[in-house]
Amino acid sequence: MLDKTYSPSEVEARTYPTWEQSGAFASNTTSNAQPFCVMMPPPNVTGSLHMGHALNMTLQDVLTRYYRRSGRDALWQPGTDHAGIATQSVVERQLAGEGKTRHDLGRDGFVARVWDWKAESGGTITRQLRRLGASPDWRRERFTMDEGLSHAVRKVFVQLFKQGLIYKDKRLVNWDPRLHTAISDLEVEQKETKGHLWHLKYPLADDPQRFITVATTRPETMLGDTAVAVHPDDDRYRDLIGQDVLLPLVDRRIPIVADDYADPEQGSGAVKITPAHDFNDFNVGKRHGLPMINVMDRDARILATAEVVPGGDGSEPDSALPAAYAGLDRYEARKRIIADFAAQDLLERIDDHLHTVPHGDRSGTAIEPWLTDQWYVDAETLAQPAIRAVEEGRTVFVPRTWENTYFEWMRNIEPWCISRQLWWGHQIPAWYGPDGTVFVEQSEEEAQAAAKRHYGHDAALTRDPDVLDTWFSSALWPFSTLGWPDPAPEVDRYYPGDVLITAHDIIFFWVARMMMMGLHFMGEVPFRTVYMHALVRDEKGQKMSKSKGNIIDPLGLIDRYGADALRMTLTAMAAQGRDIKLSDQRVEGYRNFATKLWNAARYCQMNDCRPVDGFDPTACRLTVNRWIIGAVIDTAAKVEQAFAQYRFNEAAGALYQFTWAQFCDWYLEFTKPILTGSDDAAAAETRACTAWVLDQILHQLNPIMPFVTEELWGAIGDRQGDLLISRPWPDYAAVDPDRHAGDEMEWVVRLIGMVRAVRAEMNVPASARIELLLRGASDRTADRLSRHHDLIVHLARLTDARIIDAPAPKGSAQAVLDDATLFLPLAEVIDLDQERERLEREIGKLDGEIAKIDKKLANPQFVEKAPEEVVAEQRDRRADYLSTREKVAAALARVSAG
RNA sequence: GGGCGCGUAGCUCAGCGGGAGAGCACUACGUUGACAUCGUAGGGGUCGCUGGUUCAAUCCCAGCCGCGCCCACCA
Repeated sequence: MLDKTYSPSEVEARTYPTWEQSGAFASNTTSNAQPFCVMMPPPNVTGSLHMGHALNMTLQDVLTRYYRRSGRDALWQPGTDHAGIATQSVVERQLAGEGKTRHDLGRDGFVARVWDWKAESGGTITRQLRRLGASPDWRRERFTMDEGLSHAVRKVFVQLFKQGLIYKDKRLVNWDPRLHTAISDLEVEQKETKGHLWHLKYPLADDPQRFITVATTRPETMLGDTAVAVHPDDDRYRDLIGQDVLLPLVDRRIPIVADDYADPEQGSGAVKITPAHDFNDFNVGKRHGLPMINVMDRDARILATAEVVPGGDGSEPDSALPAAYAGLDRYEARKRIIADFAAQDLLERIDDHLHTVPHGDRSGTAIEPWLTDQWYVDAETLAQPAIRAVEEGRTVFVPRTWENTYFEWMRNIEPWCISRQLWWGHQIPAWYGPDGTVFVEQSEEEAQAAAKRHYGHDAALTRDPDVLDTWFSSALWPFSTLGWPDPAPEVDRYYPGDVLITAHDIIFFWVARMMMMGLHFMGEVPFRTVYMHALVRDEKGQKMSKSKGNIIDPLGLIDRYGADALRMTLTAMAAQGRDIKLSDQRVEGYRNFATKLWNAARYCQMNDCRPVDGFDPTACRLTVNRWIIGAVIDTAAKVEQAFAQYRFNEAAGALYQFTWAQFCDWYLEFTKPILTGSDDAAAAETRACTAWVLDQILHQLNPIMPFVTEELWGAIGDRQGDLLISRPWPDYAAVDPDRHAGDEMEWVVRLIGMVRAVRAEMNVPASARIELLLRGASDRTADRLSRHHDLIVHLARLTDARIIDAPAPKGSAQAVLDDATLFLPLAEVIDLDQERERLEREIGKLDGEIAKIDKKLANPQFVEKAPEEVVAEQRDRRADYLSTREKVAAALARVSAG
C-alpha cells in the first residue's frame, strides 16, 4: 500500500540510478529508429545549477523523454564547457587567497592547478542535473577540453587560417585591464555612468593666442592625441583646417583635419583624435594616415614611453611622455592632467555628463580600447551561409520573432576577436620562427616541418601563448561531440540535430556561431529548430543575481518540493514570448498537484483498481467510462500537439486540468457508487477503466514528472521489471471518443453543480439530505436521470432524484437546466425573499445575454454577411436562453404566488 | 537612434476575430473512508488609452501612454 503522502527525496534518490543503470538514457547508433538529437548547452564545468539551467534542462529532458518513448532513437548529448575566463578567475581568486598569482606557479603549474579544480568541483553540475531528473546519454558526456574536442578545435583553426578566414591583426580591442586579456564585443557591457565633459583649450601652434576647444570625457587620453578633427562644412573652423595645434603638456604638433565624424552639434564641434584609445578615432586615424600613440600599459597605467605606430606618411612622433604621469593609473592621471590644464588656464569649463562606459562583463572593470595584436575570425564571410540558412527556413526559430534578432546581428557582424591572454583554454596552434614568420599547424611537429620547408633548415619555434575564446570551441559542439573530425557513425546519424533549446541571451554568443561553423565544416545547419525559452526572473521580475541576493536555488526547491514539482512548474510556465517570474508559491502549487496525483493512485489501489492486461477501452459500456476514455484521448491529442509546437505550458496545462478537474474531481467521484454498488459487471468494468485511465495519466505526465509517475506506475500494477521511462508512448488510434457520453456526463456535471450551488446559497447544511424533483423533463433528460441516478443522489447529497408531473410542493428552491425545472423542497429552511432575489438575479443575467444577441441579430449586416453557422449559432443560443428565462420566470411567479 | 516584447480578476499569467479563463490570494461552508499539500460554493474584469479595418475587435492595423529587454551611439 502506498504511503499517505509522496516522499520525493526518497523516491528520486532510488529511482534515478535505476533508470541510468537500465540503459534507458542510451542512444543507439545501430538502431533502425529515426534519430532525435538534442545538443545540451554545456554548462560551465565548475559551475552549479541555477534556475536558468533548471528551465533549460527541464524542457530538453521533457522533449527527449517524450520522443524517446515515441519510438525515436533519442540522443541528448551532454557535456560541460571549460569556460575560460570564468574558471581561470575562480582559480586565480583561490590563489590570491594564498597570496599568490598565476605567475608564481607558471603556465604549466597553473593549468595543472585548474585541472585539479576541475577534478574537484567538475562533477557538481552533472550531479545536480541528475537530481533534476535529466536523462541525457551520460555515456557520451564530453568536455570542451577533451582530447577529441581539442583536436576538432585545432583542425578548425588551422583550416580557417589556411582558407584566410582566420588572421592576425593589430587593431584596437576591448582590453580588460584587470583580467589582462582582450575580450570580444559581446563580452562588453555598456553601463550608464555619471561623468564629466571637460572642455580643453588647445593653442594653435603658429598663433598661440588662438585656441581651439575640444570636449572630452577621457582627458587622460590626450597624451595620445594625434589630431583635432572638425567637420568640413563647419564655418567656425574652416580657416583652421590644415593648421596645427600644439598639444598641451606634451608639446606635440598635431594637425587639424576635416572629417565628417566631427559633429558640429556635439561639444564645441571640434574633437580630439586619439587613434590608439578610441574606436571612432581609430577609424579617423586610418582615414587620415595619422600615427597612433598608445599611452597605456596593460594595467591601463600611463607609460613613460609611448608605443608609437608611424602615420601613413611615415611621420613618427616622439615617444617620450611627460614623466609626471608615468605609472599613474588612468583615473589618477585624469585628475593630474585636468589640474595641469587648469593651472595653465587651458581648462575652459567642466560639464556634468551622463554617458555610457564600456565594462568587461566578467571583471566589471571599465574596458580600455587598446592597440594589440590579436587573432580574428572573418565572421562576415562565415555569416553569409548562416543568414541564408535561416532565410530559407532550413533552421527555424521558435518563436519566429527571434530570427529578426539573429538577422540584425549577422548582417552587421564585426570581425570576431578569438584570442585571449589567458592560460586556461585551447592554446592557439600557431608557432613563430626566429624572424616572426608564423606557422599554423595542428601540432608542433607539423609546425616544425613547415618551418623546415620554409627556412630550408630546422628552426627554433615559439608557440603563441594565447588561448581561444571559449565560444570558439562551443561553436563546434554540435559536431565535435559526435566525434568529428574522426570518422564516426554518430556524425552521419545525429547531425544535424533536431532542436536546440536555449535562452535568447546567447543567440549571438553561441547559436549564431554554431550556425556559422556547422555550415562551414559540415555543409549543413547544426539543428532544424531553435527553441528560445524565456529567462527566469524572481517574483518581482528582477533578473536573479548574486549581488541582488534574489537568487532562487533550484536545488533548494527540489529539496523542499521535489524535482517533479519544480519541473512541472517550469514546464507550465514556459509560455512562449514572456519571461518567467518564479516564486516558491508556484512550486508549492505544483507540489500539491503531485500529492493529488499520488492520492488518486492511492485511492485506486485501495479500491482494487488494478490494470487489466489487454484492457480494451472500446469495449467499455458504461457512459461514465466511455466519457473519461474520450477525455483521455482528447488530452493526449492536446499534449502531443503541444509538444510538436513547443508549447510546453499547454501540455502541462492540459494534463493538470485533466488529472485534477476531470479525473479526480468528477470521474473518481462518479464511480464511487458503482464500485460499492450491486452491479458486479459494472464495478469490474469501472475498476479496470479507472486503472487504465490512471495508467494513461502516468504515461502522459511521465516526460514532465518522471519520478512520481515512475513510482506510481510501478506500485499500481505488476510491471514485471519494466520501467515506465522505457515504455512506448500510448497510441489511441484505435479508440474513438464517444461524444454522446461526453455530452451526457457534462449534463450530469451541470445538474450536480446547480444543486450544490442552490444548496450553498440557501445555506442548506451539507449533512441535510433533501430530495430533487425534475419537472418538464424530456425523455432524454429522464433517461439521463435514471442512468445516473445513484451518482447524482450521492454527489448532490440527496435522498432521491425523480421526475414529477404534478406541481412541486410549495417552498421549493428552483433552478432550470435545459428542458427541466429543478425543485428542491426546502419548506423548513427556505427564505422566500432570498429565493426570489436569487431567481431575479438569474433572470437579469439571462436578459443581459439575450439583449446582446438580439442586438446582433437585429443588425441586417450581421445576418447578411456573417457565416451562416455563426448566425444559426446565435439564434440557437438565443432560443436556449429564452427558454431558460421563461422557466426561471415561471419559477419566480410560483415563489411570489406562494 | 534602431529593434523586439509586454500592459487581461488583488497578484502571476494563459487565451488572441463571433459566448471573458486558470493558478494563487480572498469570503462562506465543510473531515461524506484517496487527498486539509483537501473538498464545495462564491465575490471580483468598460481585456492600457484613442482612432481605424470588419456585419462583428480583448484578439487585426495605426497612433499615443506606461513598462521591460537587446543592439548601436553619445567628443
